Amino acid sequence: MRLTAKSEYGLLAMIDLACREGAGPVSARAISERQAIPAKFLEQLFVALRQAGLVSAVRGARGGFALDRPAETITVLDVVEALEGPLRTTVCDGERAAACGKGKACAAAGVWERATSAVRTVFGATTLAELADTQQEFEVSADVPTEAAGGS
Amino acid sequence: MRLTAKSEYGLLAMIDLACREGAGPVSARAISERQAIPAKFLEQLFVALRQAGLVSAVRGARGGFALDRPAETITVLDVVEALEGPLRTTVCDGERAAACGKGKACAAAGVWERATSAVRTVFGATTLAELADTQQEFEVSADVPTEAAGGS
DNA sequence: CTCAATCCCTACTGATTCAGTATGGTTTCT
DNA sequence: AGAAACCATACTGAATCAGTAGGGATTGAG
Ligand code: FES
Ligand code: FES
Repeated sequence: MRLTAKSEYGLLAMIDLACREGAGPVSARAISERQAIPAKFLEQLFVALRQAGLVSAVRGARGGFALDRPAETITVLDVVEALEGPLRTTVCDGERAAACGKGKACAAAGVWERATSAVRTVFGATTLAELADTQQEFEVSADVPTEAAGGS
Repeated sequence: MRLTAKSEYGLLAMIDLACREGAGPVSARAISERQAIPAKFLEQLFVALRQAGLVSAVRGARGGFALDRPAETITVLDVVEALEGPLRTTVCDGERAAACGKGKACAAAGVWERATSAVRTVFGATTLAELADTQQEFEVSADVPTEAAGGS
């Protein structure tokens, strides 16, 4: 259960896409500039997101990415697991659990599992549609329409 | 919000102590052997646990550690934060949040905060007393009294 | 057709963190 | 005196992370 910059950048990119649902494909370069994400790093994230079936890509000039499903049906959990792999407990798990000799008889393991499960619930209950809404409200109330209106 | 071996080992050690509450001090060596934790690594953890006020130490021969408060009043959150530092969000936080230019107007940040908060709730609601209970039930039902009875 | 834009994919690297070890010191019981 | 135990810091090999590099494949525009 470890969150890295992949999740941060990846979720920002997906929110950006959700804010433009319906319009044509959005290029990685555009997102990279709006969200201040290193361009080549973002490209790698999109490879994973596409392989997970969350976005579809249009290649060639004027190409880009778009959500492959309605934003209401994509959760943060989908995005995070596409980028970081299955959300699993990092302690009392796997080989170490076999090595400690306790097997299933470990009170600590239950705590870690409940914590992971709680995170999974939060992530699974939050959709891109909600986040896009929240983000756009932020940008309307502020004077800095980074997301909705084209800057220069 | 990252959990490392410190938390795993530290919690195991604290559960071990909670199982022997009331008896005299327990040496780090004994815990290290029962829980299969590298001895010198465990010593470091106890330094942190003592500085956090969770355990008290008795120095010298026949010395050891004991819980400094009743097991009912020590939560997993106390243990984890003593060992890993404050449980904080690892994305959209600190310097990076300042650098991204969004400040408070970031929809993603809310998700990470809710996830961290959920973990904090789970950890804060679980006491060592409960875990010691659970662990001792495990050991009674199984034939392997690692925790309660002294092996040889 | 040619070319630029864009996606696609793998490999590499410097920095950081982790897990564990090493070393030596201090305190206290026997 | 000596052993047992806690105290504290420094060091190291391995793994992971964040980001870069380089090239290849596909497509629209002129
Ligand atoms: S599963 Fe091995 S110590 Fe918890
Ligand atoms: S706070 Fe900066 S991107 Fe979320």
